[in-house]
Amino acid sequence: MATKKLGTQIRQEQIAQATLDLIAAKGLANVSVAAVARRVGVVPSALYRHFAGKDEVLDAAVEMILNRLQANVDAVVAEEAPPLEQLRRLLEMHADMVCKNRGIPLILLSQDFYFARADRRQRVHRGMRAYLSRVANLIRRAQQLGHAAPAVNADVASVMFLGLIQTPGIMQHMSDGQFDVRSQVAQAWPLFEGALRIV
Amino acid sequence: MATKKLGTQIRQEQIAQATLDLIAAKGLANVSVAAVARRVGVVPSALYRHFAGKDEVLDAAVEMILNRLQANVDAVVAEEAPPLEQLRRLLEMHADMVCKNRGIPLILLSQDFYFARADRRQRVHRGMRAYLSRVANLIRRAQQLGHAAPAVNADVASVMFLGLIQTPGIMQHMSDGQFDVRSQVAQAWPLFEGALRIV
DNA sequence: CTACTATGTGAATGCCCGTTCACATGGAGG
DNA sequence: CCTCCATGTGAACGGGCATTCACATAGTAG
Repeated sequence: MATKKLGTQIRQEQIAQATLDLIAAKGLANVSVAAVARRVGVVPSALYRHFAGKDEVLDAAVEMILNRLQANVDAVVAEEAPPLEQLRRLLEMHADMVCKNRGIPLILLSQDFYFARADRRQRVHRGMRAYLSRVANLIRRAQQLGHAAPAVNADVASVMFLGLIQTPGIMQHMSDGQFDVRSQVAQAWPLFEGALRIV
Repeated sequence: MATKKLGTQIRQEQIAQATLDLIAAKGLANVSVAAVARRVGVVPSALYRHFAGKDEVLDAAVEMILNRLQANVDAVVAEEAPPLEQLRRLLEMHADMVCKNRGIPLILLSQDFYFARADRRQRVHRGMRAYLSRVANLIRRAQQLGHAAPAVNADVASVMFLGLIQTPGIMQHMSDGQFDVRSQVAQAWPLFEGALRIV
């Protein structure tokens, strides 16, 4: 009725953000086109002026998350610090992200999301592999500097590193916010650092 | 038509297992009552002879998983071995479970599953906490025997331990089975053991 | 053999959802 | 002020889903 008319680009961003918010609040499976439209302040059919369908809306939301993750990793790597310190910062930043926007682990781990279309899974998989690869490189640099044992397999350690934040993120959701992600991560880091020093 | 009649208890087990299989194959959101019934070899409405509704079917599938996890811990604890060796065995068994039935991480991590009903989330949360608690106890015993550093927080380490298997499970699914869970876990264990020895 | 109960069947129901379409309207450019 | 196109609207459709129900049948106890 009294709805303002806005350009497609603005609407697309609004819709993607509304989708993210709804996923965080209700879970991916409980997000309907109607709910997204309502949150944007528009009628359901209006969404189809800006997206071909629901799939494209979800893709846009995922892309938004991946971009933010990428930006965060870039920021950490740009800092001037020893590699292990950069890793610690990375862990810290991810813990903050998980605490602030719970929708992020929700959609990235929501496996149902990937069954519908394989290319979507591959897209996220490539994103994770890129992330793991950069972590592994940081570990290798630490090894070159003598901060980590050469015997450690950097790729294996990088997956382990990811587990440092992923599992607490899951615990947080399961406990309905009771689990203290930041505390867990802060205490787990020295253990991980110790693991890298084994001979 | 030519369907044999079986007792409710047998059917309930069949239905729960079929649900697990389907979740592994198609994802939780894509599992319908009709699909479960078809896999059991029965007509959809027949399910309602043995379960009140779809929710109860899903609950039964989750219960089956939680029971298996507990059984794993029971089996490992029953063995005569040092606590750290028991932990290693537990990790190995868990990895086997994840490899054999990919539906396990899928349903446990499928967050949408929990949004519908809070009691369901609490049930799984209690199950995970029980699991983590027993892991932490094994770590404490290792500390008493001098196999692990007393400074290590056993609860923090137990979450870390869970991450050793959880993240590889996710990677396995994302990579469509490419990721080698057993290899990752086998190589990550010595690192984790090293982490427990830090001072 | 009979009768009863638990189990299985197929059709029907109602709901929610994604999507489409004919129509309305706002707002920018002439 | 007028025109036109992008954007917004409301109603409708079609499909899939969980669930129900009247009826059929297998196994079993007496």
